[in-house]
Amino acid sequence: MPELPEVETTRRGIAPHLEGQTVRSVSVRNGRLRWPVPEDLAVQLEGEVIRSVERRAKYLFLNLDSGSVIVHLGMSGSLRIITDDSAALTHDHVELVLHSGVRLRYNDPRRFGCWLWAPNPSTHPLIASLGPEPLAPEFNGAYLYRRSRGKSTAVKSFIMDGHVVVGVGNIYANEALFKAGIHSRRQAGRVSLSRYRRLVEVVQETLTAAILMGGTTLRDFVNSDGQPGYFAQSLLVYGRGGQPCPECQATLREIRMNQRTTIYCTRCQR
DNA sequence: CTTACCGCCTGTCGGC
DNA sequence: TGCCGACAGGCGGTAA
Repeated sequence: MPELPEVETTRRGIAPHLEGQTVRSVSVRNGRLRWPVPEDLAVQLEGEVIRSVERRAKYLFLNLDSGSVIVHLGMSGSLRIITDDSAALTHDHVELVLHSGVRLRYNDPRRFGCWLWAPNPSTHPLIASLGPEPLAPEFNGAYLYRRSRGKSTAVKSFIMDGHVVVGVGNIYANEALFKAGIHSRRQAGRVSLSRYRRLVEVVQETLTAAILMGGTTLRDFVNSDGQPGYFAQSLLVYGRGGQPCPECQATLREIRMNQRTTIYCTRCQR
């Protein structure tokens, strides 16, 4: 389940192999992703130079002169750099071949991801209305406080809403709310400014630490036959329902909220 | 407008 | 051992 740190680590891993390179060919082995891969993707890309690889939220942009490829890894997607003649694996759905001989392979068993083409990605409907980046200065306590006034939805759903802030998936939402001592079911509009300040702090700490950890596994992006970008992370509460709280030893509760597994400590989180 | 739920997918796991 | 249903989840789409 690539969260934002995994996507950023992927970007850092693949960018040096792609930037400045000309696309020789594109092959789509299975175009039935979340949305169909555009029929003319190969036509758009062939002969063009990849100028840069950017990330916005959990989307990656391969920027060319005439537009950008928008890639999302969905639930189970991964990108890897191929420098030898190794054969494609099951679920290797899309492949870019560069003039340098290097290949970029996209593998996605569940096909929740996407490969789209946009002349200008920042105005694409998927991108245009996204909230701020979680590590950007405009994501701060005052911002969350202002955006949440009058909201009756649970604070956990609120911070997982990509129109509020991007990159906070289910795992990090659980972890951050635990660290901030905020009950996941509390109404977003009933969280104080100071507690939102604390929440932003722990979200940023957690994401930054995860990105730093990812940096040590960049070599895995070349000729890896495993799943690159998935890091052992020390999770305090996620996946630990029924176990003792790491802070107070009370039993961690596990519930479903908006179809998502939610874990919290009834004593530490209010 | 806001909020909650659906469904796209396949690999994994528990129960029988 | 093998089958089968439940579950996992990002996130756009849609219903209420």
